[in-house]
Amino acid sequence: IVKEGAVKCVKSSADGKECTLKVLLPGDLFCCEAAVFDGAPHPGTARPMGDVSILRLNKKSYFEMLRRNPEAALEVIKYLGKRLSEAQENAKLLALDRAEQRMAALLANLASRTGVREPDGLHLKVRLTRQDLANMVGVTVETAIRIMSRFNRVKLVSGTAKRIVIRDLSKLKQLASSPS
Amino acid sequence: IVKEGAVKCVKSSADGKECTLKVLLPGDLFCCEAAVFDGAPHPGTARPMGDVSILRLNKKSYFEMLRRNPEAALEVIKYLGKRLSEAQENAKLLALDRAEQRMAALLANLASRTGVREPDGLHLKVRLTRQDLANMVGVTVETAIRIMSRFNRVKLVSGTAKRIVIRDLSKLKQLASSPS
DNA sequence: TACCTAGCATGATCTAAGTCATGTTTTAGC
DNA sequence: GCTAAAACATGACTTAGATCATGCTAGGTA
Repeated sequence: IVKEGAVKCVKSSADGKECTLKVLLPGDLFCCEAAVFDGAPHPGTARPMGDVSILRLNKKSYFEMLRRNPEAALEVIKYLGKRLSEAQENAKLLALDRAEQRMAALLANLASRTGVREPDGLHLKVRLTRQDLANMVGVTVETAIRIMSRFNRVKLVSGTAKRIVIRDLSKLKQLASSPS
Repeated sequence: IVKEGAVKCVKSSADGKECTLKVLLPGDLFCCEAAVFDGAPHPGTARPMGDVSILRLNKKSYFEMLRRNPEAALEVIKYLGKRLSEAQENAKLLALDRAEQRMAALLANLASRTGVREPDGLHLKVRLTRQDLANMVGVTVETAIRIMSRFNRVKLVSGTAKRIVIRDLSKLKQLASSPS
């Protein structure tokens, strides 16, 4: 379980490229699915983003706890269900939408999860380089940069890495779901 | 729960295009995640492929059963974990691999799940048109057709829709994971 | 302060896959 | 067996995004 900070779940392909599946924030269950792989290596990597503190629980006591505590098990089931449907939504975006829409959707999502309201817009409380964004929407750095430049030009978003500011969330959401 | 036949989970975007997230086979839990959405409409559609029979369980008794039966809850957790990691693998493929590799991976996967050994190769026991394949790998029908034509030419796969035959599974798997 | 590296930016090609168009082959219903 | 509709096939052209190349800018540190 993530306690403080943020962790990203990363997968990489044979030729070195990698993609980020999800950014886990405080409260998120960490690879709860890992427990499934009996001994087998986990098919992905978790990478801390800055300083992080986590709560650990070994597999045995995790299962033990779930067995003993049906309510907790139910919570985990609900959580996993939500995660699954997020993952599927993500796959749908990758399959059907174009880069710009995916980026808009990502930013909107991040804004709602980690955004802090400030005079000039929602500030994302995670450090995200263009490379990170690129990995999350499945494009190259260059395209991520280009898209962000466009968004910046039309005053949707501003700032880089450490200080990304969402300036027009509603327009961003609209862009994300427009047939274009 | 799917009892007989096959069901596909489909999502569609604003502009009418759709993608197939997963084909559920006998034994698969049907939208177990649906239960999470308290009243909200399920964000996808399940479409039967041919004749299907399913076992139903309403939400209340489903939860009741899980509460009463921690072992079952654990099984569901494991199942969901597996589904989640499949979905993530799928997203990775969409983000990083090209159409041909994704198609190879899909065919290999289908072969291992529904393939029946016969003299000329593994026969898929599901009817899958090129359009269906296209929806699963996130490409247009035309590209799916072109890829399948190539695969057919090099004797990896043959047949259409009703009778798709995997003729060289190992080469297919290799193709799926080659940096190319 | 000056340097140095990581991150950002932008232009010029190139290419995988999409789009459009048209024709052939299967499949299913009568 | 005949016909209509669905599925398959293939070519010509377009395009989103990748790739390559080069330069700028900001933040850390010596």
